[in-house]
Amino acid sequence: MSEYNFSAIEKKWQRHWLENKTFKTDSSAEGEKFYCLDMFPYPSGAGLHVGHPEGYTATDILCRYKRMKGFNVLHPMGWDAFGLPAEQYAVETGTHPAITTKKNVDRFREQIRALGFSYDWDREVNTTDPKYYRWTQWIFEQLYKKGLAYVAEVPVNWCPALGTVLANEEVIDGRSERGNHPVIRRPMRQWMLKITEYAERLLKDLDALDWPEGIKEMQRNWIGKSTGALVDFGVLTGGACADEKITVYTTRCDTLFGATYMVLSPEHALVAKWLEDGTLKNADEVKAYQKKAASKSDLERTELNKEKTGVRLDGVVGVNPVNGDKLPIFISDYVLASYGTGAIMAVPAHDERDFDFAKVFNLPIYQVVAPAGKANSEKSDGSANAAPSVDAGAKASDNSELISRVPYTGSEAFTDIATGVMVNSGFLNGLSVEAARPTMIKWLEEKGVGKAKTQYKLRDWLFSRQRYWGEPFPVIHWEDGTQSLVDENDLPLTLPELADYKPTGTGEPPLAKATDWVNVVDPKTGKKGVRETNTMPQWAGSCWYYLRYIDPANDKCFADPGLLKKWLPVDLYVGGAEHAVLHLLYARFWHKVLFDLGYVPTPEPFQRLVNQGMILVLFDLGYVPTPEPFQRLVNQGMILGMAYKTKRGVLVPMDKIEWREGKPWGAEEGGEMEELTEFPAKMSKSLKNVVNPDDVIRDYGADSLRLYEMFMGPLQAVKPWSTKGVEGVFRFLKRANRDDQGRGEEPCRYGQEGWRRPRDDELQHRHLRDDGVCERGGGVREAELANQD
RNA sequence: GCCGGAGUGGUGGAAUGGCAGACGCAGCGGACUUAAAAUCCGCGGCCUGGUAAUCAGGCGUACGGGUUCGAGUCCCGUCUCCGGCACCA
Repeated sequence: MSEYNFSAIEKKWQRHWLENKTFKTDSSAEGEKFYCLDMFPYPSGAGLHVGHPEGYTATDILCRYKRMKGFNVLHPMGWDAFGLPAEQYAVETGTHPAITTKKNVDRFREQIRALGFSYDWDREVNTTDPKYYRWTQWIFEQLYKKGLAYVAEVPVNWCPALGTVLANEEVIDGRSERGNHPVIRRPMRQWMLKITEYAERLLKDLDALDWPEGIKEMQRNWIGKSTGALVDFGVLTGGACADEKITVYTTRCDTLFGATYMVLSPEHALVAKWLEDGTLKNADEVKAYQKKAASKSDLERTELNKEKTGVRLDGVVGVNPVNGDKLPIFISDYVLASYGTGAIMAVPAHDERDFDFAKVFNLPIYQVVAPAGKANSEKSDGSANAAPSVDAGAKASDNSELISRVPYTGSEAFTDIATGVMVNSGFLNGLSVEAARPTMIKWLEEKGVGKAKTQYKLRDWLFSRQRYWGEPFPVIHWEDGTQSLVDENDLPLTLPELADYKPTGTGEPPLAKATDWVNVVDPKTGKKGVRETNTMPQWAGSCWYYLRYIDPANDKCFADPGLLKKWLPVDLYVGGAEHAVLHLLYARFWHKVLFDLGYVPTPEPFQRLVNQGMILVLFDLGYVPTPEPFQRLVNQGMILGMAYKTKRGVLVPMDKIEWREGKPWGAEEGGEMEELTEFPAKMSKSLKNVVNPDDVIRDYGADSLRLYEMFMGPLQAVKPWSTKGVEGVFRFLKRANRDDQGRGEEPCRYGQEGWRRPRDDELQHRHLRDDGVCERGGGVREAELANQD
């Protein structure tokens, strides 16, 4: 019988590969090295979904191809197994996260093996294994010793529902990325990593990487470099010159002559000082505003975007260093404490935000930049422009006739820096915006009231979590106020067993309950101390796992330097674009630190990166009562799969649909049959419409699944899942298999008895198949094309 | 608003500047079958004319221009969609 018994074929070979370690990588083997990395999965309780095998299949095909071409291929797999879901599950069910994690890992391993990938299973890593996180802790100690890890009392994103703080990157529109819970700002004691110290290199080194332009651009935006100037403004309190000055950061120092007021962030240190020493006459009003701003979540702050709010500081006045103008000072939450100096000069004529604020508070708006060609005609005094020069500017008081305060009458701020020409700005008049900036900076530096300054949006990385299921910090706080690291030889510092790992709700980590573990006594001096009870975030383990694959069993160091030299950098890294700024930026940061310390031979970890897209799916399971989100999906053009609903918008599961003349018919529960409307749906757990690879493998085999995944379209694109498409591929494999089996006859090779010339239709199929093997598989081919020199 | 990517049949998608629509799905016609399923063969951008079928002509890669012997592909402009960022001074 020539039936395509995929199950027997696949099981046979998978067992063979496993038993013979067919895909074991020998680092000393001949051949040019090729390190091909998949983003390792978080082993969730839901098991693998059809999105996982997509990237894995693409890399797997490439790896097999490379092996056949004689490359020595490193192709490993592992588990990113610390993290919130296992712990949430533990809290809900009382099952220890270690047990849940082991169960999930076992299931994931089994599922991935059933797909027949050519991983070297001897290199499997697990971030929750003490033998692994020993080195995560060790790397943290190197960061600490290099001065890149510190504790700070900082306003953090506190999520009451999760009972932990989150990194800025994990908060989206004021809600937690995981679970979509509200997040508020609250000052807390936290571990921070000085990623800002690497901002410039993280930015610059992007240029040489072979990554999708979009990802690189996202990282550039996240790092957010800007060049501008710090400018010192004088301060008058009660009409007298005060000791203080206000330093502002601006990228538009060319518009300094147009400043009409100043704004401090509500958290600015000077505001607190003035409140304390009684300088402010409207202290109650100011305090009330500070309180309001502090209690606002980020979401509320952004929602209030449209309407600017603020309070004038009564009793203090700023002094513009270029023209001596006295400027009112406000506090407003549109100025962020955490960026620049937390203070700005406001030039409402040439900045949209300042313009909006000035309109609300009825402040003057003066023009200092005009569209090209209009610079002369719009001068209010009609006098010709004197030739501007720095010398003239140096005597600002002498050329005051060139500094006129001309009200700006436009309906919105004029911000065109490409064509703008300076007006009403003394020594800058007639210059382009571009030319005015260095001129102004030079003037500021000569006067000692300012200097050029580069700023980054990137903040230090908030590295601690108030949770149980993560790497403990190898740090002890002693009773005398000192702090020390756990000796490297005593690592790993293992997680204590805990009966109760619920969040405390107060922000104190669950580890504080493990009193035996927390309290330590120095055996030499008898000094008492307590262990750090925060744990590391999930990103820690994934920051360096690609290094451990290279030498996974080493217990002397995280990986042998010689082997690192042989295998780094990763030649191809495939994974979801959702990690564009989180994992990929953090991993690059750690890698650069290790590079600086001489532990890794390359400044960048991942030379080539390909992002797989998302897989959309037919809505074919479950019942969701609200159709609105789906309708929006339609409007957004994500029409790639079909789901079915009645006229009232009630969804009808696929198995309840009757097909009448090619049209879908169904009924609401207890309702009448009617023709249904089809519309698309995105695959998600909450919709209960996730396609399970196990089912696909059971019905069609791993080869069908893999071939279909490659056949759906470009790896990078968002694609629809279609079970019909799998069937098409399955038939194709059946035909191919039957051809090889001699179409219902026993396999028979050329020259053997019984051989006959294949009929034309058989040849056609065979050619078709070979053509398919060579030509198709969009993602692989793209990866491969990118790979051919 | 800013940045990045993409628009090709009913549908998922192919095409170093050189026959647009490979291959799959859905569809239609046929073979096999008592029948159905499965399987196999064939057809298939749109319009017009003709037709059992073959065929002939025209229009076609979001829209408007351009470069070229030749454009889905390159250039300029417009629109739409997707993704990311967004009070960052």
